[in-house]
Amino acid sequence: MKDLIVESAKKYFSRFGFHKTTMEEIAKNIHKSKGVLYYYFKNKEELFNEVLKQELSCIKTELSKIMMSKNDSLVMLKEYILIRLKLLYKTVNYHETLKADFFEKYYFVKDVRDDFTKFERIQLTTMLKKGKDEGYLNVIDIDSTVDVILMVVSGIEIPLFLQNKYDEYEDTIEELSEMIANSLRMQKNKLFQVLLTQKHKQ
Amino acid sequence: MKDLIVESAKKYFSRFGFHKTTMEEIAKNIHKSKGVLYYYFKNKEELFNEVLKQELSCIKTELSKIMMSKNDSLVMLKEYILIRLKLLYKTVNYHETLKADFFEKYYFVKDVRDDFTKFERIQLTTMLKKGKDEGYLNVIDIDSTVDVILMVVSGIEIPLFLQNKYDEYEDTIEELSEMIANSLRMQKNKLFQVLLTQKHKQ
DNA sequence: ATTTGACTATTTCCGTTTTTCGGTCAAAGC
DNA sequence: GCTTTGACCGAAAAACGGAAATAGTCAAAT
Repeated sequence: MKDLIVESAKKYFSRFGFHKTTMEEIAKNIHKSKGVLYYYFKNKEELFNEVLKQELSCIKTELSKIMMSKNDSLVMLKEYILIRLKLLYKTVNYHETLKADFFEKYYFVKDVRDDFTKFERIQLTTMLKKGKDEGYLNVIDIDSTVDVILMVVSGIEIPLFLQNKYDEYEDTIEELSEMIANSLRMQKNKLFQVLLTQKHKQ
Repeated sequence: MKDLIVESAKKYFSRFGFHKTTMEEIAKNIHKSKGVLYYYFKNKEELFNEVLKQELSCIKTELSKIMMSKNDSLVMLKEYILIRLKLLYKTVNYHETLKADFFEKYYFVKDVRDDFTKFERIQLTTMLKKGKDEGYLNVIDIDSTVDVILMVVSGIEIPLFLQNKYDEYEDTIEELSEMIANSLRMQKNKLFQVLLTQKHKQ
C-alpha cells in the first residue's frame, strides 16, 4: 500500500508540484480514501520527502556505479558530473527543491537535500583521493576542491533545470566537465623533469 | 539635474529595492517634485536601468583595467573572475536583477544584463585569444570556453549574492579561479619534449 | 526648457467572507 | 489487530470589494 501511495504521489507531485497537488487526488488515483495516506505518512511533507528520497536513491545508485568502473579517476570525474546533471535533469521533483533557496514554504526538503550533498561529497572525495593516490590528480586540498566542484555543479542547476536550459547548454556542460578534469590533471612535466635529470647525469 | 535624480535613485533603490522605493521619496530626497523625474526619465523602470547601467559601467571600467596590466593571461583570467565577483557583490542593485530569473516583474532589466554579458564575452574572448597567441593557454574553441566560464560565474551568483554566501565562500571562489586558469594552462610537457629531444641529440 | 502640483489611472493593501485542503479519528471492514 | 473509510474540524488559501498608495500625466507657472 505504501508503495502504491508513493507511486501515485510521485506522479502528481511531478506533474503539478508539491503545492498544487492535493492529498485527495493522490488518494483518488489509487481508489482509496485520503485518510489512508495519513496512516502511512505523517503529513504531506513527509510523503513528498519519501518520493524525493526514492528518486535520489536511484540516482545515488547510478552514480555509485561510476566508482566501480575501471576507468581512471579523471574519466570517472567527468562522467560523474555529466551523469549527475543528466539524471537530476530528469528528476522533476528535485527541481522543485531548488526553490527552497527562495521560498520558505519548502523548508521541509532541507534534510533530504543535505543528505544528497553528503553523499556527493563522499563520492567526490573518494574519487579524488583515488586519483591522487594513483598519481593522476594534482590535488592539494581535497576538501576544498570538492567544495568548488559542488559549488559549480549546484550553481548551474537553476538555469539548467528551473529555466529549462539543459538542452541549450549540453555542449557547454560537456566542456565544463572537461575543464574541471583538466584543471586537476597531474602535470606531465614532472615526469619529464625526472627524465631530463637522468639524461643530464649520463 | 539628471545626475541628481540618478544619485537619489541609486541611494533608495539600493536600500529598499526597486519595488519598495517610491518615485515620491526619490524626488523628495532632492527637494523636487515627482513630476521632474518624468521629465528626464520615461518611467520608473527606465530610471532603475539608468542606475544599473551606471553601476555596471564602473565595473566595466575596473575590469577593463585588467586587460591593461602586464600580467600574463592566466593571472589576468584569475583576476578577472575574482574582481568581477567582488565588485558585483558590492552592487546591490545588480543582485536584484538576478531575481529576473524568477519573477516576471523584473522583465525590464533584461537588456542591461544582456549588455553586460556581451561586454564580458568580449573581455574574456580577448583575454583567451591573447593567452593563446602567447602560447600560455591551451584553448581549442574560445567561444565555447567563454560559454563555460560565463555559465559558471553566473551560476554561483545566486548563492553568493542573493543568499549572502560571498564571505563564506571566499576561499572557494579563490580556488575556483585557480582551477579555471589551471584547466586552460598550456601543458609544459611540450617545452620539455623539445628540450629532451635536444639533449638526446647531443 | 524646466518645474510644479493637482489630478487620473492603476496598483497595492487590507479586512472580510468564502472555499479549499491538510489533517483527525471514531467507526467500520477485513 | 490492522487497515480503511468518510464525516468533520480548523487552518490556510483564495476571492472579494473598498480604501489607500503610487506611477504617471499635463496644464500652468517659472
